[in-house]
Amino acid sequence: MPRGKCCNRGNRPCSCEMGNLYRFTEPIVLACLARLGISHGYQIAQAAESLAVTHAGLDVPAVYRVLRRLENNGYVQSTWDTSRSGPARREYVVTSAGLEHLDEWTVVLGDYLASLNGVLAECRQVLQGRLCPEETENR
Amino acid sequence: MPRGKCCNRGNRPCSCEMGNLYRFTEPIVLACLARLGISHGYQIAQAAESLAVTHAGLDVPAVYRVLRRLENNGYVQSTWDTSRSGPARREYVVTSAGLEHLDEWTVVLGDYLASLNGVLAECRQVLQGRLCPEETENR
DNA sequence: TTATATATGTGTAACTTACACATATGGGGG
DNA sequence: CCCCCATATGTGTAAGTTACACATATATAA
Repeated sequence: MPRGKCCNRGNRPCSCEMGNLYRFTEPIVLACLARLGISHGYQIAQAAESLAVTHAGLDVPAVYRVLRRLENNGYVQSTWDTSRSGPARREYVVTSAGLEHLDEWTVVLGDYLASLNGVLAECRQVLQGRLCPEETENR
Repeated sequence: MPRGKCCNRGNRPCSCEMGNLYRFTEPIVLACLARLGISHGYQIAQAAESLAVTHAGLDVPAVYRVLRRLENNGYVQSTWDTSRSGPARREYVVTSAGLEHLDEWTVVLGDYLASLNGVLAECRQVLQGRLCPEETENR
């Protein structure tokens, strides 16, 4: 997905136009933060566990890096919270630009899912014609 | 997804156990070849266009590399076809091990899709609660 | 004192991706 | 004969991603 125009979808958001995207960490973090309202990296990483893909948990360092990048792009804002006991927290909130960015992500994810769904359907269809007959023969 | 055990799903196939996978080129190529019966790289690349993900066509060089790797793993077999006019073709067929591999891929893809679907649903739900009220206000 | 949970990061080897480029066969047009 | 194009098979690689190792600091409990 990196580097450049792999396709031209006009002016609609596309997975190849979303810039440096650490795969799906970005939308997951954005969604979690939007859901939580105000939160910090450690808490987001924990909340995101349930949304992480491929059975692997979210990479915690990746969460911090994504938060930094989101802030550089104006999608979130942060302030230090030193009022509580324990180590200081960097608390984040989503900006309206961040919500728009998340909205673009839903388009990208929707298209991506539709394509992958097609691939999976084709794989299953092929297997049904080629694997099942032999299976029913041998068993 | 590379390098090692990011999770433990017991003995079920998992996206982090599928070895060096050039993302989804492998299942796409395998499925196309299984569908076509006997085919060569160039033809597979063309047939796979309709199944490729993220609106980008399949990378043709990647198809050849994947076919080589599939053959090294015993998932396909090849012979040269010099009988026709034009450049020689390397013709491939899927082995029974290849069909089993494709079957494992459907499990991986199914899980992957389910997880991503959850992410997308969460994104949409969050946006519905946070984006729509403002939108209906302003418009 | 040591261990653990919380909290925020840096560094990087291994791997993936998109694309540039190389090579060769044969057919058609000039 | 030469050039261009479609077919056909590859190699090389810069830029980007991923998983994990490691560093640091605060507070609480054993």
